[in-house]
Amino acid sequence: MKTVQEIAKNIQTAGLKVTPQRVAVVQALDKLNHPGAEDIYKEVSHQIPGLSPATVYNILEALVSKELIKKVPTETGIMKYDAVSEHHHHIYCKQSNRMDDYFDPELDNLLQDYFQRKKIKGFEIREMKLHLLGAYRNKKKE
Amino acid sequence: MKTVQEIAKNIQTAGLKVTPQRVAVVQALDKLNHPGAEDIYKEVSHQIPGLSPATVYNILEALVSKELIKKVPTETGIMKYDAVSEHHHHIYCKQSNRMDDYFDPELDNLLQDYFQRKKIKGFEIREMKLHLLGAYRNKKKE
DNA sequence: GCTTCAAACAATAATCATTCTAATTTAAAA
DNA sequence: TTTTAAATTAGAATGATTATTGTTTGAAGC
Repeated sequence: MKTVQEIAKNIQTAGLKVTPQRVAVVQALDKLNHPGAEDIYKEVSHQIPGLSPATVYNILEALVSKELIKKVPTETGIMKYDAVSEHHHHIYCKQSNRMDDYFDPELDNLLQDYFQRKKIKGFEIREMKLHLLGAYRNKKKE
Repeated sequence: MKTVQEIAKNIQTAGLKVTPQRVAVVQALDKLNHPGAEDIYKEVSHQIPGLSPATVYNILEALVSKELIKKVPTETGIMKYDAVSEHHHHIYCKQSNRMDDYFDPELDNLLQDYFQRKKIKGFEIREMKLHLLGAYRNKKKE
């Protein structure tokens, strides 16, 4: 869990002004699991009455463009946001519509090596994202 | 390129009625590269005047539910459709917004083996889709 | 601490892909 | 040919997202 100071620092370092709305949005992102803009709006509205949904979208777009967070397209067409900006993969359960981050350096090496060997003609790979679709065996708590 | 007969057969075998609209939509899917519903509507309207956009959405949904085609969420949030229903991965160029299918049984085996060894606790993998993000080196023609 | 001003925010209208509704038409089984 | 559930159509409705415009504010410089 990031502190307010850390969050403010990150925002500032990215060249953005530190506002209560932005700090609160990052806190919500940190707290919620792959929330949509709507989820974030609901969460942050409590702290910041009078918050505009448009502001949430603006903030998210700003954070994405500065690569502080990631925007993730989903099966439903609604965009979700990911507090983690470092490279990782995703686990996705279609039934529950739940998404989880999946970090795996060993897998990354495997893929790196594989595509070092096996080039794709005319295409330069910049990033490899694996989507693991399936189902949770046991209940998972939020 | 599938024949009308083949397409009709596929539609019928899936338990759907064979209509001119459906055949034309499948033909368009076959011809275009990962089109959106809008693209398909524009293409098919020529052949079938009076076609309704809603019909295109209905047909696509029906084909997806029968697993004759695939629905692919994209970075922009608009859904694209894939004539290929067999398992495969995707190459995606952010600049041109172009998407291509990527078949690689060797990679599939590699991933299968890897996750046979390395289980993810509490999650049962049903499908693994790799997204290769990057850029085309040379112009690619449609 | 005060001024300044570009950046950020709020309110609200607009957009646009997609879904829904209700009436009509049609594929195909009997 | 008749029948009927399924498919199509037109158009309204939805809902996430974006655009617009006026107001407010963070923070840099005095």
